[in-house]
Amino acid sequence: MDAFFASVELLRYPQLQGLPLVIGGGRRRADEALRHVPEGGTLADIPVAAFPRLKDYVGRGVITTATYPARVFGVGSAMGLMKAARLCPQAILLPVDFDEIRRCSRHFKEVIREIAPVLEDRGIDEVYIDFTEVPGGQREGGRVLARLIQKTIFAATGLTCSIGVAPNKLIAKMASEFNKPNGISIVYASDLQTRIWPLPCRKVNGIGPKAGAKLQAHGIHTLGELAACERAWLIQTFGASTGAWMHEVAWGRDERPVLTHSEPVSMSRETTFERDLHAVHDRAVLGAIFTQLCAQVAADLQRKGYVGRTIGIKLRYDDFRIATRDQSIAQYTADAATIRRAAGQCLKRVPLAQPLRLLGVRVGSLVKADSPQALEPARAHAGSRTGHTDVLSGSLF
DNA sequence: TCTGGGGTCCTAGGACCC
DNA sequence: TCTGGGGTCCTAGGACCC
Repeated sequence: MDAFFASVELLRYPQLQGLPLVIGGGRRRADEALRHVPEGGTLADIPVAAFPRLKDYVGRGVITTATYPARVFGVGSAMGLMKAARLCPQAILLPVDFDEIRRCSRHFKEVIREIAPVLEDRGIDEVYIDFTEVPGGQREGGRVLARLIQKTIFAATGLTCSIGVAPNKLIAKMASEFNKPNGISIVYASDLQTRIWPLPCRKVNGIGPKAGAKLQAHGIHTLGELAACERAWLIQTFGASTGAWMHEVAWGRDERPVLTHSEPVSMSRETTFERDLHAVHDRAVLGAIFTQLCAQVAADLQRKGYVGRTIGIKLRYDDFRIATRDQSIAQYTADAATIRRAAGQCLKRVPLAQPLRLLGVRVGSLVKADSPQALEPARAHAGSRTGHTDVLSGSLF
């Protein structure tokens, strides 16, 4: 989906079309002005001047989506809002409306499934579709079906998307970015050398900042240069698994099927505090947040019908270092108090002398709540705990 | 006054079991 | 006066993605 979060807001506020618009932010949402709907009017009648501006934002949020008129100023996804405010203070800032986003996400996926049922969910705004068995799916290399999907989604939701059609998921993902927004791109296996090899290695889904930098350091910038590397050298340099995989993707090879179903592995809740908190000085407020996170995860599990038995915590310190601890318990659970107790044990095993920026709670090893395993006691690991125990932590939580 | 939240997968060492 | 080998589970950290 094209600039999904921003596009969803533009449906409600068409008066913002063409203006720099940024979606993002944390708890402190400067959206009070949006109550200024004129007498007898709608959301579309709110004057542009009433909308909150980036320069008025106070907090630690990041940008989720920026529209093109905002990107011109150099602001983009994942940028801190404070930095973005210096680049484009007059940009309009709207918070993420998760309920509305989820509704639109379900809607566009349903529209696609009615046309092409073999669909893999890749998050809120992205899917893989297998055209192979869809009637007409091969016409013009898939362009006819892609156009039909685009038009049907737009008619149903008013939203645009970009589609890449290719022999496999690896190439299709790259192709989908060739012609944004509202574009279609068809890439054949025979186009590998002309259309894929000139691309930077970072365009591959799975080659991130670290692998990209390491490739660069070896003078490998494009996929063509990667394809020219000896498989044995790649394995020697990046390890057996990653090295072999890099060789495959550089040659455009990918056999992964489109998966229509998957089970969740873990569920978590985490929060970044408005200011850094200290385990001793801010003990009460930290404890309340901790309890609330456990309650939220428990509610998520119960709502979705899952139980888990690996309970974990995550801390982010003021210097951005991350620490995690987890513990597997004997009984599967979705109970807030049980989660809280196990997570509290985890907290006693992690250093707490340094100010904290973030706290998270996670439940893993999930099974369906109504499955036979959910009732059976599993083996809880009772091995020796040689981990670090901070002198401060014992009585805190 | 930089840097969210919710995920998946991989690696690697140690415990433990047969 | 020597100490195997294979398999699974548990835990911590890290890379990466949307």
